[in-house]
Amino acid sequence: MRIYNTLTAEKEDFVPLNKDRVNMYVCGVTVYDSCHIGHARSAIVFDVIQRYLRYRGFKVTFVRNFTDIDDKIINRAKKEGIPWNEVARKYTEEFYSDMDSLGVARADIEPKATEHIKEIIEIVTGLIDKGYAYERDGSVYFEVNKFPDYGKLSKRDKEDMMAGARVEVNERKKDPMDFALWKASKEGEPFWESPWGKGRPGWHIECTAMSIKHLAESFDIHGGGADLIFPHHENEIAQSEAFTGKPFVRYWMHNGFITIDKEKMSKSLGNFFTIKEVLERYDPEVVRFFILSTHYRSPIEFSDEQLKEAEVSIDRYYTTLTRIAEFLSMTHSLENNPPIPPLEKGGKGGFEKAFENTVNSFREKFQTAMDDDFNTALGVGHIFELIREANKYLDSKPSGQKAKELVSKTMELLKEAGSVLNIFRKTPDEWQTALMRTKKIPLTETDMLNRIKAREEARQKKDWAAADTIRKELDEKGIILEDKKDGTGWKIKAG
RNA sequence: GGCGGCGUACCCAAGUGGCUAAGGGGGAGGUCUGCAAAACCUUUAUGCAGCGGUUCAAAUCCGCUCGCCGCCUCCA
Repeated sequence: MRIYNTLTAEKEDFVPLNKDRVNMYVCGVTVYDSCHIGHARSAIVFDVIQRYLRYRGFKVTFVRNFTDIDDKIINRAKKEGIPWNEVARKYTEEFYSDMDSLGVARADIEPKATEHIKEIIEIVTGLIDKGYAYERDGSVYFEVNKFPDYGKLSKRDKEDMMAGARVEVNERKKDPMDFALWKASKEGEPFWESPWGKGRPGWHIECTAMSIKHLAESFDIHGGGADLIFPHHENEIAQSEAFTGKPFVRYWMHNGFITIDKEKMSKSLGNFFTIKEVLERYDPEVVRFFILSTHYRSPIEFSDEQLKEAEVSIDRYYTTLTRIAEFLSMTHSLENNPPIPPLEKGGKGGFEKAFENTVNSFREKFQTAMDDDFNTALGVGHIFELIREANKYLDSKPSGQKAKELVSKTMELLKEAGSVLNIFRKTPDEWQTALMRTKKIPLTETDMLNRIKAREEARQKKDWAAADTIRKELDEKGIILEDKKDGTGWKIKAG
Protein backbone atom coordinates (compact mmCIF):
# COMPACT_ATOMS: atom_id res chain seq x y z
CA MET A 1 0.00 0.00 0.00
CA ARG A 2 1.29 3.42 -0.89
CA ILE A 3 0.44 6.75 0.68
CA TYR A 4 1.38 10.24 -0.42
CA ASN A 5 3.21 11.87 2.45
CA THR A 6 3.09 15.65 2.58
CA LEU A 7 6.27 15.62 4.67
CA THR A 8 8.38 13.98 1.95
CA ALA A 9 6.22 15.14 -0.95
CA GLU A 10 6.10 11.68 -2.45
CA LYS A 11 4.21 8.44 -2.37
CA GLU A 12 5.76 6.01 0.08
CA ASP A 13 5.14 2.39 0.98
CA PHE A 14 2.91 2.29 3.97
CA VAL A 15 4.55 0.51 6.89
CA PRO A 16 2.88 1.05 10.26
CA LEU A 17 5.14 1.52 13.27
CA ASN A 18 3.62 -1.52 14.88
CA LYS A 19 2.90 -4.39 12.44
CA ASP A 20 -0.79 -4.42 11.65
CA ARG A 21 -1.80 -1.66 14.03
CA VAL A 22 -2.51 1.77 12.64
CA ASN A 23 -2.81 4.82 14.81
CA MET A 24 -4.36 7.75 13.01
CA TYR A 25 -5.36 11.21 14.08
CA VAL A 26 -7.43 13.56 11.97
CA CYS A 27 -8.11 17.17 12.79
CA GLY A 28 -11.81 17.60 13.30
CA VAL A 29 -13.70 20.86 13.40
CA THR A 30 -13.88 23.92 15.55
CA VAL A 31 -17.45 23.88 16.77
CA TYR A 32 -18.45 27.50 16.29
CA ASP A 33 -20.73 27.28 13.23
CA SER A 34 -22.45 24.90 10.83
CA CYS A 35 -20.22 22.70 8.72
CA HIS A 36 -20.01 23.29 5.00
CA ILE A 37 -19.40 20.86 2.21
CA GLY A 38 -15.65 21.35 2.47
CA HIS A 39 -15.73 19.95 5.99
CA ALA A 40 -17.75 17.09 4.57
CA ARG A 41 -15.02 16.31 2.09
CA SER A 42 -12.36 16.00 4.75
CA ALA A 43 -14.62 13.88 6.93
CA ILE A 44 -15.65 11.59 4.07
CA VAL A 45 -12.13 11.18 2.73
CA PHE A 46 -10.69 10.12 6.06
CA ASP A 47 -13.74 8.01 6.78
CA VAL A 48 -13.04 6.01 3.64
CA ILE A 49 -9.33 5.79 4.44
CA GLN A 50 -10.14 4.46 7.86
CA ARG A 51 -12.64 1.97 6.44
CA TYR A 52 -10.24 0.77 3.80
CA LEU A 53 -7.42 0.23 6.30
CA ARG A 54 -9.74 -1.94 8.37
CA TYR A 55 -10.96 -3.75 5.25
CA ARG A 56 -7.32 -4.55 4.53
CA GLY A 57 -6.93 -6.10 7.94
CA PHE A 58 -5.27 -3.33 9.92
CA LYS A 59 -6.32 -2.79 13.49
CA VAL A 60 -7.06 0.91 13.39
CA THR A 61 -7.35 3.34 16.25
CA PHE A 62 -8.90 6.45 14.79
CA VAL A 63 -8.92 9.70 16.74
CA ARG A 64 -10.79 12.79 15.56
CA ASN A 65 -10.88 15.78 17.84
CA PHE A 66 -13.21 18.66 18.52
CA THR A 67 -11.77 22.10 19.11
CA ASP A 68 -14.27 23.34 21.64
CA ILE A 69 -12.51 26.44 22.92
CA ASP A 70 -11.09 29.17 20.73
CA ASP A 71 -11.52 32.81 19.72
CA LYS A 72 -14.19 32.05 17.15
CA ILE A 73 -16.28 30.21 19.70
CA ILE A 74 -15.93 33.04 22.18
CA ASN A 75 -16.92 35.59 19.56
CA ARG A 76 -19.89 33.55 18.50
CA ALA A 77 -21.03 33.25 22.10
CA LYS A 78 -20.83 37.02 22.51
CA LYS A 79 -22.78 37.54 19.32
CA GLU A 80 -25.52 35.11 20.26
CA GLY A 81 -25.53 36.10 23.90
CA ILE A 82 -25.12 32.55 25.13
CA PRO A 83 -22.30 30.86 27.08
CA TRP A 84 -19.31 29.67 25.04
CA ASN A 85 -19.83 26.05 26.03
CA GLU A 86 -23.39 26.27 24.79
CA VAL A 87 -22.07 27.28 21.37
CA ALA A 88 -19.69 24.32 21.42
CA ARG A 89 -22.41 21.93 22.48
CA LYS A 90 -24.84 23.15 19.82
CA TYR A 91 -22.42 22.83 16.93
CA THR A 92 -20.99 19.55 18.14
CA GLU A 93 -24.49 18.17 18.00
CA GLU A 94 -24.98 19.61 14.54
CA PHE A 95 -21.69 18.09 13.41
CA TYR A 96 -22.85 14.67 14.55
CA SER A 97 -26.16 15.03 12.80
CA ASP A 98 -24.42 16.04 9.53
CA MET A 99 -21.89 13.24 9.74
CA ASP A 100 -24.50 10.64 10.57
CA SER A 101 -26.47 11.58 7.47
CA LEU A 102 -23.34 11.48 5.34
CA GLY A 103 -22.48 8.01 6.58
CA VAL A 104 -19.29 9.18 8.26
CA ALA A 105 -18.55 6.80 11.11
CA ARG A 106 -17.76 7.97 14.60
CA ALA A 107 -14.09 7.89 15.43
CA ASP A 108 -12.87 5.44 18.05
CA ILE A 109 -11.88 8.34 20.26
CA GLU A 110 -13.28 11.86 19.95
CA PRO A 111 -11.43 14.02 22.42
CA LYS A 112 -12.17 17.65 23.20
CA ALA A 113 -9.62 20.31 23.94
CA THR A 114 -11.30 21.42 27.15
CA GLU A 115 -11.12 17.90 28.54
CA HIS A 116 -7.32 17.91 28.24
CA ILE A 117 -6.30 21.08 30.01
CA LYS A 118 -4.18 19.13 32.49
CA GLU A 119 -2.22 17.37 29.74
CA ILE A 120 -1.84 20.62 27.82
CA ILE A 121 -0.42 22.42 30.86
CA GLU A 122 2.04 19.55 31.42
CA ILE A 123 3.33 19.82 27.88
CA VAL A 124 3.59 23.59 27.96
CA THR A 125 5.47 23.36 31.26
CA GLY A 126 7.76 20.75 29.74
CA LEU A 127 8.47 22.97 26.75
CA ILE A 128 9.39 25.88 29.02
CA ASP A 129 11.65 23.60 31.05
CA LYS A 130 13.38 22.41 27.93
CA GLY A 131 13.91 25.95 26.77
CA TYR A 132 11.58 25.85 23.75
CA ALA A 133 8.99 28.18 25.19
CA TYR A 134 8.75 31.32 27.24
CA GLU A 135 6.11 33.11 29.25
CA ARG A 136 5.10 36.75 28.75
CA ASP A 137 2.30 38.42 30.68
CA GLY A 138 0.47 35.20 31.38
CA SER A 139 0.78 33.83 27.86
CA VAL A 140 3.27 31.21 26.75
CA TYR A 141 4.87 31.20 23.31
CA PHE A 142 6.79 28.58 21.40
CA GLU A 143 10.13 29.93 20.24
CA VAL A 144 10.35 28.88 16.63
CA ASN A 145 14.05 29.70 16.30
CA LYS A 146 14.83 26.98 18.83
CA PHE A 147 13.44 24.32 16.51
CA PRO A 148 15.76 24.00 13.50
CA ASP A 149 13.38 21.73 11.54
CA TYR A 150 10.67 24.37 11.54
CA GLY A 151 9.15 24.51 8.04
CA LYS A 152 9.90 20.93 7.04
CA LEU A 153 6.25 20.07 6.47
CA SER A 154 5.16 23.19 4.62
CA LYS A 155 8.48 23.46 2.77
CA ARG A 156 9.36 26.99 3.65
CA ASP A 157 11.92 28.73 5.76
CA LYS A 158 11.56 31.62 8.11
CA GLU A 159 13.11 34.12 5.72
CA ASP A 160 10.62 33.23 3.00
CA MET A 161 7.78 33.80 5.35
CA MET A 162 9.17 37.07 6.59
CA ALA A 163 9.23 38.23 3.01
CA GLY A 164 5.49 37.72 2.89
CA ALA A 165 5.31 40.46 5.48
CA ARG A 166 1.91 39.53 6.73
CA VAL A 167 2.92 38.60 10.21
CA GLU A 168 0.89 39.01 13.32
CA VAL A 169 1.76 42.08 15.33
CA ASN A 170 2.35 41.12 18.90
CA GLU A 171 4.75 43.07 21.04
CA ARG A 172 5.11 40.28 23.53
CA LYS A 173 6.62 37.77 21.15
CA LYS A 174 10.38 37.52 20.79
CA ASP A 175 9.91 36.79 17.11
CA PRO A 176 6.84 37.32 14.95
CA MET A 177 6.90 33.65 13.96
CA ASP A 178 6.51 32.46 17.53
CA PHE A 179 3.08 31.08 18.29
CA ALA A 180 0.94 30.84 21.40
CA LEU A 181 0.86 27.64 23.42
CA TRP A 182 -1.20 29.23 26.16
CA LYS A 183 -3.19 32.44 25.98
CA ALA A 184 -3.90 34.63 28.98
CA SER A 185 -7.61 35.26 29.14
CA LYS A 186 -9.05 38.72 29.05
CA GLU A 187 -11.73 39.96 31.38
CA GLY A 188 -14.97 38.05 30.90
CA GLU A 189 -13.46 35.29 28.78
CA PRO A 190 -13.50 31.64 29.75
CA PHE A 191 -10.37 30.53 31.58
CA TRP A 192 -8.60 27.69 33.30
CA GLU A 193 -6.10 28.08 36.12
CA SER A 194 -2.50 27.51 35.14
CA PRO A 195 1.02 28.18 36.43
CA TRP A 196 0.90 31.35 34.34
CA GLY A 197 -2.42 32.56 35.63
CA LYS A 198 -5.90 32.36 34.15
CA GLY A 199 -5.93 31.40 30.51
CA ARG A 200 -6.77 28.91 27.80
CA PRO A 201 -4.87 26.69 25.38
CA GLY A 202 -3.58 27.97 22.06
CA TRP A 203 -4.95 26.34 18.95
CA HIS A 204 -2.18 23.90 18.08
CA ILE A 205 -1.28 22.48 21.45
CA GLU A 206 -4.49 20.49 21.92
CA CYS A 207 -3.67 18.17 19.03
CA THR A 208 -0.25 17.45 20.46
CA ALA A 209 -1.69 16.72 23.89
CA MET A 210 -4.57 14.59 22.65
CA SER A 211 -2.68 12.58 20.07
CA ILE A 212 0.09 11.76 22.52
CA LYS A 213 -2.40 10.81 25.19
CA HIS A 214 -4.73 8.71 23.07
CA LEU A 215 -2.26 7.29 20.56
CA ALA A 216 1.46 7.64 21.26
CA GLU A 217 4.36 10.06 21.07
CA SER A 218 4.96 8.76 17.56
CA PHE A 219 2.11 7.52 15.42
CA ASP A 220 1.32 6.52 11.87
CA ILE A 221 -1.07 8.88 10.13
CA HIS A 222 -2.09 12.44 10.79
CA GLY A 223 -4.61 13.98 8.44
CA GLY A 224 -6.65 17.06 7.73
CA GLY A 225 -7.43 19.62 5.09
CA ALA A 226 -4.55 21.04 3.07
CA ASP A 227 -5.12 24.42 4.69
CA LEU A 228 -3.93 22.97 7.99
CA ILE A 229 -0.43 22.27 6.68
CA PHE A 230 0.62 25.73 7.70
CA PRO A 231 0.65 26.84 10.38
CA HIS A 232 -1.34 24.25 12.31
CA HIS A 233 0.48 21.05 11.47
CA GLU A 234 3.86 22.72 11.16
CA ASN A 235 3.40 24.02 14.68
CA GLU A 236 2.22 20.67 15.93
CA ILE A 237 5.39 19.08 14.67
CA ALA A 238 7.54 21.72 16.30
CA GLN A 239 5.95 21.54 19.72
CA SER A 240 5.52 17.75 19.71
CA GLU A 241 9.01 16.88 18.59
CA ALA A 242 10.52 19.50 20.84
CA PHE A 243 8.63 18.01 23.74
CA THR A 244 9.20 14.29 23.12
CA GLY A 245 12.44 14.38 21.20
CA LYS A 246 10.92 11.80 18.87
CA PRO A 247 9.52 11.95 15.34
CA PHE A 248 5.87 12.93 15.73
CA VAL A 249 4.10 11.43 12.71
CA ARG A 250 5.10 9.00 9.95
CA TYR A 251 2.61 9.93 7.23
CA TRP A 252 1.02 13.32 6.87
CA MET A 253 -2.08 13.24 4.67
CA HIS A 254 -3.97 16.27 3.39
CA ASN A 255 -7.13 16.46 1.35
CA GLY A 256 -7.67 19.08 -1.35
CA PHE A 257 -10.30 21.78 -1.32
CA ILE A 258 -13.74 22.08 -2.74
CA THR A 259 -13.90 25.05 -5.06
CA ILE A 260 -16.65 27.23 -6.42
CA ASP A 261 -15.86 29.00 -9.67
CA LYS A 262 -12.31 27.67 -9.22
CA GLU A 263 -11.93 29.43 -5.89
CA LYS A 264 -11.52 27.70 -2.57
CA MET A 265 -14.78 27.36 -0.69
CA SER A 266 -14.37 29.10 2.62
CA LYS A 267 -16.16 30.87 5.37
CA SER A 268 -14.25 34.09 4.82
CA LEU A 269 -15.04 34.27 1.09
CA GLY A 270 -18.63 33.43 1.86
CA ASN A 271 -18.85 31.10 -1.14
CA PHE A 272 -19.92 28.02 0.77
CA PHE A 273 -22.87 25.68 1.02
CA THR A 274 -23.61 24.04 4.32
CA ILE A 275 -23.98 20.29 4.47
CA LYS A 276 -27.61 20.73 5.45
CA GLU A 277 -28.34 22.86 2.39
CA VAL A 278 -26.82 20.33 0.07
CA LEU A 279 -28.59 17.40 1.69
CA GLU A 280 -31.89 19.16 1.11
CA ARG A 281 -31.34 18.66 -2.60
CA TYR A 282 -29.18 15.59 -2.88
CA ASP A 283 -29.08 12.26 -1.14
CA PRO A 284 -26.03 11.69 1.10
CA GLU A 285 -24.87 8.88 -1.17
CA VAL A 286 -24.79 11.34 -4.04
CA VAL A 287 -22.60 13.68 -2.03
CA ARG A 288 -20.26 10.86 -1.03
CA PHE A 289 -20.07 9.60 -4.58
CA PHE A 290 -19.39 13.09 -5.90
CA ILE A 291 -16.51 13.53 -3.46
CA LEU A 292 -15.05 10.07 -4.02
CA SER A 293 -15.16 10.42 -7.81
CA THR A 294 -12.09 12.62 -7.62
CA HIS A 295 -8.80 11.76 -5.99
CA TYR A 296 -8.70 13.11 -2.45
CA ARG A 297 -5.74 15.43 -3.07
CA SER A 298 -7.17 17.15 -6.16
CA PRO A 299 -9.46 20.13 -6.01
CA ILE A 300 -13.13 19.44 -6.75
CA GLU A 301 -15.35 22.00 -8.35
CA PHE A 302 -18.68 22.05 -6.61
CA SER A 303 -21.64 22.44 -8.97
CA ASP A 304 -25.15 21.22 -9.57
CA GLU A 305 -24.05 19.67 -12.81
CA GLN A 306 -21.47 17.56 -11.02
CA LEU A 307 -23.86 16.46 -8.33
CA LYS A 308 -26.45 15.53 -10.92
CA GLU A 309 -23.93 13.38 -12.72
CA ALA A 310 -23.15 11.68 -9.44
CA GLU A 311 -26.86 11.09 -8.96
CA VAL A 312 -27.15 9.53 -12.41
CA SER A 313 -24.23 7.24 -11.61
CA ILE A 314 -25.74 6.06 -8.36
CA ASP A 315 -28.99 5.52 -10.20
CA ARG A 316 -27.21 3.37 -12.72
CA TYR A 317 -25.93 1.22 -9.89
CA TYR A 318 -29.39 0.74 -8.39
CA THR A 319 -30.94 0.03 -11.78
CA THR A 320 -28.40 -2.70 -12.33
CA LEU A 321 -28.91 -4.01 -8.82
CA THR A 322 -32.61 -4.35 -9.57
CA ARG A 323 -31.84 -6.34 -12.71
CA ILE A 324 -29.50 -8.55 -10.76
CA ALA A 325 -32.06 -9.17 -8.03
CA GLU A 326 -34.73 -9.97 -10.62
CA PHE A 327 -32.43 -12.39 -12.37
CA LEU A 328 -31.53 -14.15 -9.16
CA SER A 329 -35.13 -14.52 -8.04
CA MET A 330 -36.04 -15.81 -11.48
CA THR A 331 -33.31 -18.43 -11.57
CA HIS A 332 -34.31 -19.33 -8.07
CA SER A 333 -37.77 -20.32 -9.22
CA LEU A 334 -36.30 -22.26 -12.11
CA GLU A 335 -33.74 -23.93 -9.95
CA ASN A 336 -35.18 -27.38 -10.28
CA ASN A 337 -35.70 -27.12 -14.00
CA PRO A 338 -32.95 -28.28 -16.29
CA PRO A 339 -30.75 -25.41 -17.48
CA ILE A 340 -31.69 -24.05 -20.86
CA PRO A 341 -28.97 -25.06 -23.27
CA PRO A 342 -26.83 -22.16 -24.49
CA LEU A 343 -28.01 -20.50 -27.67
CA GLU A 344 -26.10 -21.35 -30.80
CA LYS A 345 -22.38 -21.42 -31.27
CA GLY A 346 -19.65 -19.70 -29.36
CA GLY A 347 -21.51 -16.41 -28.83
CA LYS A 348 -22.90 -16.96 -25.39
CA GLY A 349 -20.05 -19.10 -24.10
CA GLY A 350 -17.70 -16.27 -25.01
CA PHE A 351 -19.80 -13.79 -23.11
CA GLU A 352 -19.75 -16.00 -20.07
CA LYS A 353 -16.02 -16.45 -20.18
CA ALA A 354 -15.38 -12.73 -20.57
CA PHE A 355 -17.76 -11.92 -17.79
CA GLU A 356 -16.21 -14.51 -15.54
CA ASN A 357 -12.83 -12.86 -16.05
CA THR A 358 -14.23 -9.46 -15.19
CA VAL A 359 -15.85 -10.83 -12.06
CA ASN A 360 -12.78 -12.72 -10.95
CA SER A 361 -10.38 -9.86 -11.46
CA PHE A 362 -12.55 -7.17 -9.91
CA ARG A 363 -11.52 -7.41 -6.29
CA GLU A 364 -7.84 -7.26 -7.09
CA LYS A 365 -8.32 -4.29 -9.40
CA PHE A 366 -10.32 -2.45 -6.81
CA GLN A 367 -7.75 -3.12 -4.12
CA THR A 368 -4.87 -2.16 -6.37
CA ALA A 369 -6.57 1.16 -7.00
CA MET A 370 -7.21 1.77 -3.33
CA ASP A 371 -3.74 0.57 -2.36
CA ASP A 372 -2.32 3.33 -4.51
CA ASP A 373 -2.87 6.28 -2.21
CA PHE A 374 -6.58 5.55 -1.86
CA ASN A 375 -7.46 6.13 -5.49
CA THR A 376 -11.20 6.07 -5.06
CA ALA A 377 -11.75 7.62 -8.48
CA LEU A 378 -10.08 4.66 -10.18
CA GLY A 379 -11.90 2.27 -7.86
CA VAL A 380 -15.20 3.80 -8.88
CA GLY A 381 -14.18 3.37 -12.52
CA HIS A 382 -13.67 -0.34 -11.93
CA ILE A 383 -17.06 -0.57 -10.26
CA PHE A 384 -18.73 0.85 -13.34
CA GLU A 385 -16.79 -1.43 -15.60
CA LEU A 386 -18.17 -4.35 -13.62
CA ILE A 387 -21.65 -2.88 -13.85
CA ARG A 388 -21.41 -2.56 -17.62
CA GLU A 389 -20.17 -6.10 -18.01
CA ALA A 390 -22.89 -7.39 -15.71
CA ASN A 391 -25.55 -5.66 -17.79
CA LYS A 392 -24.06 -7.02 -20.95
CA TYR A 393 -24.06 -10.51 -19.50
CA LEU A 394 -27.65 -10.21 -18.34
CA ASP A 395 -28.61 -8.98 -21.82
CA SER A 396 -27.33 -12.28 -23.18
CA LYS A 397 -30.09 -14.04 -21.20
CA PRO A 398 -27.89 -16.48 -19.36
CA SER A 399 -29.27 -19.41 -17.42
CA GLY A 400 -28.16 -22.26 -15.25
CA GLN A 401 -26.27 -22.65 -12.00
CA LYS A 402 -23.07 -21.07 -13.31
CA ALA A 403 -24.88 -17.93 -14.37
CA LYS A 404 -26.57 -17.68 -11.03
CA GLU A 405 -23.24 -17.96 -9.27
CA LEU A 406 -21.59 -15.35 -11.43
CA VAL A 407 -24.39 -12.85 -11.04
CA SER A 408 -24.62 -13.49 -7.34
CA LYS A 409 -20.88 -13.00 -6.99
CA THR A 410 -21.19 -9.73 -8.89
CA MET A 411 -23.72 -8.48 -6.42
CA GLU A 412 -21.49 -9.41 -3.50
CA LEU A 413 -18.49 -7.68 -5.06
CA LEU A 414 -20.46 -4.50 -5.68
CA LYS A 415 -21.63 -4.48 -2.10
CA GLU A 416 -18.13 -5.20 -0.84
CA ALA A 417 -16.65 -2.26 -2.72
CA GLY A 418 -19.67 -0.17 -1.75
CA SER A 419 -19.12 -0.95 1.90
CA VAL A 420 -15.55 0.38 1.77
CA LEU A 421 -16.75 3.63 0.21
CA ASN A 422 -19.93 3.42 2.28
CA ILE A 423 -22.14 3.99 -0.73
CA PHE A 424 -24.74 1.69 -2.30
CA ARG A 425 -26.18 1.02 1.12
CA LYS A 426 -29.85 1.24 0.18
CA THR A 427 -32.27 -1.09 -1.52
CA PRO A 428 -33.40 0.08 -4.95
CA ASP A 429 -36.79 0.93 -3.44
CA GLU A 430 -35.19 3.05 -0.75
CA TRP A 431 -33.21 4.81 -3.47
CA GLN A 432 -36.42 5.69 -5.30
CA THR A 433 -37.91 7.00 -2.07
CA ALA A 434 -34.80 9.06 -1.50
CA LEU A 435 -35.11 10.54 -4.99
CA MET A 436 -38.75 11.39 -4.40
CA ARG A 437 -37.68 13.35 -1.35
CA THR A 438 -34.73 15.25 -2.82
CA LYS A 439 -36.47 15.90 -6.13
CA LYS A 440 -39.63 16.96 -4.37
CA ILE A 441 -41.90 14.98 -6.68
CA PRO A 442 -45.32 16.67 -6.63
CA LEU A 443 -47.24 13.40 -6.62
CA THR A 444 -47.93 10.66 -4.14
CA GLU A 445 -47.19 7.08 -4.99
CA THR A 446 -50.92 6.34 -4.97
CA ASP A 447 -51.61 9.13 -7.48
CA MET A 448 -48.86 7.78 -9.62
CA LEU A 449 -50.17 4.21 -9.54
CA ASN A 450 -53.62 5.47 -10.49
CA ARG A 451 -52.24 7.26 -13.52
CA ILE A 452 -50.30 4.15 -14.47
CA LYS A 453 -53.46 2.10 -14.17
CA ALA A 454 -55.35 4.52 -16.40
CA ARG A 455 -52.58 4.26 -18.94
CA GLU A 456 -52.65 0.47 -18.78
CA GLU A 457 -56.33 0.57 -19.66
CA ALA A 458 -55.64 2.86 -22.59
CA ARG A 459 -52.88 0.55 -23.76
CA GLN A 460 -55.17 -2.47 -23.61
CA LYS A 461 -57.48 -0.62 -25.96
CA LYS A 462 -54.45 0.25 -28.04
CA ASP A 463 -55.28 3.88 -27.51
CA TRP A 464 -51.64 4.88 -27.87
CA ALA A 465 -52.34 8.58 -27.96
CA ALA A 466 -54.02 8.50 -24.54
CA ALA A 467 -51.28 6.26 -23.15
CA ASP A 468 -48.56 8.57 -24.39
CA THR A 469 -50.31 11.59 -22.94
CA ILE A 470 -50.13 10.03 -19.51
CA ARG A 471 -46.52 9.04 -20.04
CA LYS A 472 -45.71 12.60 -20.98
CA GLU A 473 -47.63 14.01 -18.06
CA LEU A 474 -45.70 11.88 -15.58
CA ASP A 475 -42.44 12.55 -17.35
CA GLU A 476 -42.93 16.26 -16.79
CA LYS A 477 -43.23 15.54 -13.10
CA GLY A 478 -39.96 13.66 -13.14
CA ILE A 479 -41.32 10.14 -13.37
CA ILE A 480 -40.26 7.66 -16.00
CA LEU A 481 -42.39 4.68 -16.96
CA GLU A 482 -40.96 1.39 -18.05
CA ASP A 483 -43.18 -1.10 -19.84
CA LYS A 484 -42.17 -4.65 -19.17
CA LYS A 485 -43.72 -8.01 -19.88
CA ASP A 486 -45.30 -8.28 -16.48
CA GLY A 487 -46.57 -4.70 -16.21
CA THR A 488 -45.45 -1.12 -16.07
CA GLY A 489 -42.81 -0.01 -13.61
CA TRP A 490 -41.90 3.52 -12.64
CA LYS A 491 -38.85 5.31 -11.48
CA ILE A 492 -37.78 8.80 -10.61
CA LYS A 493 -35.72 10.49 -13.25
CA ALA A 494 -32.20 10.97 -11.88
CA GLY A 495 -29.93 13.89 -12.71
C1' G B 1 7.83 38.71 -3.36
C1' G B 2 8.64 33.33 -1.48
C1' C B 3 6.89 28.26 -1.70
C1' G B 4 3.65 24.56 -3.88
C1' G B 5 0.06 22.52 -7.20
C1' C B 6 -2.77 22.07 -11.60
C1' G B 7 -3.76 22.34 -17.21
C1' U B 8 -6.00 14.84 -20.42
C1' A B 9 -12.18 14.62 -25.61
C1' C B 10 -18.11 18.79 -25.59
C1' C B 11 -18.20 18.32 -19.71
C1' C B 12 -16.34 15.62 -15.28
C1' A B 13 -12.20 12.43 -14.37
C1' A B 14 -8.22 8.10 -13.81
C1' G B 15 -3.54 7.40 -15.79
C1' U B 16 3.32 9.95 -13.46
C1' G B 17 8.44 5.96 -18.84
C1' G B 18 6.69 0.95 -22.68
C1' C B 19 0.20 -3.43 -24.49
C1' U B 20 -5.27 -0.31 -28.62
C1' A B 21 -4.90 6.92 -23.15
C1' A B 22 -9.79 3.78 -17.42
C1' G B 23 -14.71 5.16 -15.96
C1' G B 24 -19.08 8.48 -15.92
C1' G B 25 -22.09 12.31 -18.33
C1' G B 26 -23.45 14.51 -23.05
C1' G B 27 -23.82 14.14 -28.68
C1' A B 28 -24.54 11.00 -33.22
C1' G B 29 -26.01 6.22 -35.28
C1' G B 30 -27.97 1.27 -34.18
C1' U B 31 -30.38 -3.26 -31.46
C1' C B 32 -34.83 -3.85 -28.38
C1' U B 33 -40.00 -1.39 -27.94
C1' G B 34 -46.91 0.09 -30.24
C1' C B 35 -43.95 4.51 -28.88
C1' A B 36 -40.66 4.90 -24.94
C1' A B 37 -37.44 3.79 -20.76
C1' A B 38 -33.58 0.75 -19.15
C1' A B 39 -29.70 -2.10 -21.12
C1' C B 40 -26.24 -3.21 -24.85
C1' C B 41 -23.32 -2.13 -29.48
C1' U B 42 -20.73 1.45 -32.77
C1' U B 43 -18.90 6.28 -32.81
C1' U B 44 -17.03 11.03 -30.41
C1' A B 45 -8.39 12.56 -27.94
C1' U B 46 -2.81 9.38 -33.94
C1' G B 47 -3.30 12.74 -29.00
C1' C B 48 -2.67 14.62 -23.21
C1' A B 49 -1.89 23.81 -22.55
C1' G B 50 2.35 25.48 -26.06
C1' C B 51 7.49 25.10 -27.55
C1' G B 52 12.11 22.75 -27.02
C1' G B 53 15.15 18.70 -24.76
C1' U B 54 16.60 13.70 -22.46
C1' U B 55 15.47 8.48 -24.00
C1' C B 56 15.23 2.76 -28.16
C1' A B 57 10.51 4.61 -25.89
C1' A B 58 7.06 10.45 -22.55
C1' A B 59 0.59 12.61 -21.17
C1' U B 60 4.23 10.69 -17.72
C1' C B 61 11.35 13.00 -16.75
C1' C B 62 14.02 18.09 -17.62
C1' G B 63 13.86 23.41 -19.30
C1' C B 64 11.24 27.64 -20.95
C1' U B 65 6.47 30.09 -22.10
C1' C B 66 1.19 30.82 -21.37
C1' G B 67 -3.19 30.14 -18.29
C1' C B 68 -5.59 28.85 -13.59
C1' C B 69 -5.40 27.87 -8.38
C1' G B 70 -3.57 27.24 -3.33
C1' C B 71 -0.42 28.45 1.02
C1' C B 72 2.55 32.38 3.30
C1' U B 73 -3.56 35.40 8.31
C1' C B 74 -8.49 32.03 10.89
C1' C B 75 -9.81 28.19 7.51
C1' A B 76 -11.40 20.98 6.04
